Amino acid sequence: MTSNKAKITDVAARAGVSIKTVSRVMNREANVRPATRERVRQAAAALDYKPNPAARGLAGRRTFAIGLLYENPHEYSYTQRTLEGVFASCEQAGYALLLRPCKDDSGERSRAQAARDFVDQTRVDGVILPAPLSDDAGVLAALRASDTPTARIAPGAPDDSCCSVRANDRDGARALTKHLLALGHRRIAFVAGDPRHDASAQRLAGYRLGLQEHGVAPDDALVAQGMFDYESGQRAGRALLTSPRRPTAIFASNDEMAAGVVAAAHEMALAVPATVSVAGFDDSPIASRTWPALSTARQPVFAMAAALTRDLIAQLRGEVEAVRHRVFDCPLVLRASSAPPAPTNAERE
Amino acid sequence: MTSNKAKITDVAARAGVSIKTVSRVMNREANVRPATRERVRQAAAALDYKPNPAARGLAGRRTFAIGLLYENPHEYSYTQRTLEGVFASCEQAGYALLLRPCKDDSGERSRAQAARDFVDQTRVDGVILPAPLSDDAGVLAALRASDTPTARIAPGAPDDSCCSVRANDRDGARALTKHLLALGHRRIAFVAGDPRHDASAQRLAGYRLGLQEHGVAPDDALVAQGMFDYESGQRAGRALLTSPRRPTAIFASNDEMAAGVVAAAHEMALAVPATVSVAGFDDSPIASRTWPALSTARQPVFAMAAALTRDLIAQLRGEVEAVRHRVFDCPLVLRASSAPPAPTNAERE
DNA sequence: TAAGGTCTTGATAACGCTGTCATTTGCGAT
DNA sequence: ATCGCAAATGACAGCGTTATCAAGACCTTA
Repeated sequence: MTSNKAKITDVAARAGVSIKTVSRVMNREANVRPATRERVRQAAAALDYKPNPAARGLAGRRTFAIGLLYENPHEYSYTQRTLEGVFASCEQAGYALLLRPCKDDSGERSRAQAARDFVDQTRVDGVILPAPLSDDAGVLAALRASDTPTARIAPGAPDDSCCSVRANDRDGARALTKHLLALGHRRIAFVAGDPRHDASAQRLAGYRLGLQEHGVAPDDALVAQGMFDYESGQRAGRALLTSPRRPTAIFASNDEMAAGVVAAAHEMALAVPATVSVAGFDDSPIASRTWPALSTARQPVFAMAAALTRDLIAQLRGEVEAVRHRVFDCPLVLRASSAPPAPTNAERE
Repeated sequence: MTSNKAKITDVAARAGVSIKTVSRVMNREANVRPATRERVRQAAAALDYKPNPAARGLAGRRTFAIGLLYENPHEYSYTQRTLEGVFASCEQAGYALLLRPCKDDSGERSRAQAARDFVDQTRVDGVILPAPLSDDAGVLAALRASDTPTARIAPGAPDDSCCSVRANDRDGARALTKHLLALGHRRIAFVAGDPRHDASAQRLAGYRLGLQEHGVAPDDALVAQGMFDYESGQRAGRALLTSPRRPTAIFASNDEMAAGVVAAAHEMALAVPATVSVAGFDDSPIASRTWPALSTARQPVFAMAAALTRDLIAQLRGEVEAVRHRVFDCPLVLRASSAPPAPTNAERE
């Protein structure tokens, strides 16, 4: 096993060129004769040369690292899948991935401080901001102040300072609502999510739009407020299911809350979907682990994160003209938790 | 907002000392007069000075970063909680956290290559290896070859080359088994986990020990093989629940599989816990999201990861005499999925 | 008071790479 | 052949720290 300590001078010597030429080859710069390039490549391979990132960073004033700053999520898989998407693009581009979890119980001031500390200490070349950090004014200001290119996941108000990506939450929610309507449901309740997430508003809008397009009058008594977590879903489920005019279907705006609704139904011995249909959103792992499994809309988290990271890196490399804002569709995934409503007494007679 | 570009020379000038003294203060070295130290501190604070990690790394031959190399897990929350524990200790010690997910479908050869690439490219000062990577011979060899201090989570055979941490899986499983025995169960099935994880063997051993200490004869027909994931748990559950002499309790060796067992019971319209009790292990989020919620043993993942990382950093700093091997207990968390068995026909008569 | 430490401090050379800019080379046109 | 221009290459100065080692400050002790 060769002691992997080869440095650029070794490669240069072996290839019979200057270190600058080796640098050019390693950085894929233009204006190197193909024959030279190949010779350098082989020398580097033979010596198992890997550029020292600290030296590169110091000389080139960048780190080839991008940072992911995130808040404690209500659902672990979301962060994890985001992280995998980000990593996939980082790996492909030769960037390292630095992590910075950030307590959600801290105030906006402290989140901004965390962002500032993170970029100051690590000097990452760019930062990825999942929701709800992607709409955190303090964090955005801190990153702008430190001149760190930023990319936002699911921001409420995309602007041309950062590229962004988001799911088409509104259309996904509309489609899911229409699915329930098509099954015959009319009293469809909705559990809204954490208002700090723009997706919450979008999904609610989609639900309302779906009802409206089907000519069903909205009923505010059927809209409960949740926080995207299981417990809030369970509470909302209990409330909705004990209300005088019980809904025949409950659309919770993410799967965690939908799982809570399912639990609430179980508590009250109401059969899902026979007595009440339930739907979620995201297609996170829990959607296929509840009993019955949840009908939901799939949010392509990995693909979104990977695309956004590609865009950010392209921007870092100066390969882009303008920032991109991508939107991803959320296809329905229909499982066992939704079915036609039970016939009403009137219908049975 | 000061342009945060202060460098060590600026601080030195402001404090009226040499850059070397500033360096000493920033690195908490000894032999600096308190008054000088304080003067430097204030100058640094006034200028909002943050050392450039690239320069530190280049000059000092270390990165102040530790890496977390992990395989795609069967359960997202485990990785996430590990990561939070690792980060907590990193933050406290001023280390950065670098991530490297590693496809589990790749062979051992490619995992070793991934480990090698990771340390070569990032030059992290140390690496944390969760199971099952902590027992991957190729990965361990690659890290040893590159002379990177390593810390292992739940290794099968801890040795004195790496510090390690693990849960007391055997005792946790034994306690859970005894809980089921105490409820009156005698036909208790077990769903084993991924054999690549040492924890699988430990938990199985704990189950057997619990039975033995209670004078219950082991029955291999009651032990099913799973892989720690939901689907394998569901399959094992179906098999066990359709067997001629159905168990009255099923102890799945992690919560994911236990959730699968619960789903299998639901499929077959067997009530949990009335007809069959179910228990899991880990106390991961899914344990409180199944219906009914799972009795389980809590694995203190965050604390384990945080402690291990502290140990690793202490080792990097040369503050330790010998590597530490910590063991954490797994206290029982009893929920609704376990209850006394239904009286048998014989008993009823 | 001087000798002999020990504790503090600083001057300067790395660390391994990239940026700048000058120089050399290659090659088609004359 | 020669010129001219673009492409290819190299020399060298940093980048902002830490390490080394020497020098200065200060304190004990005889």
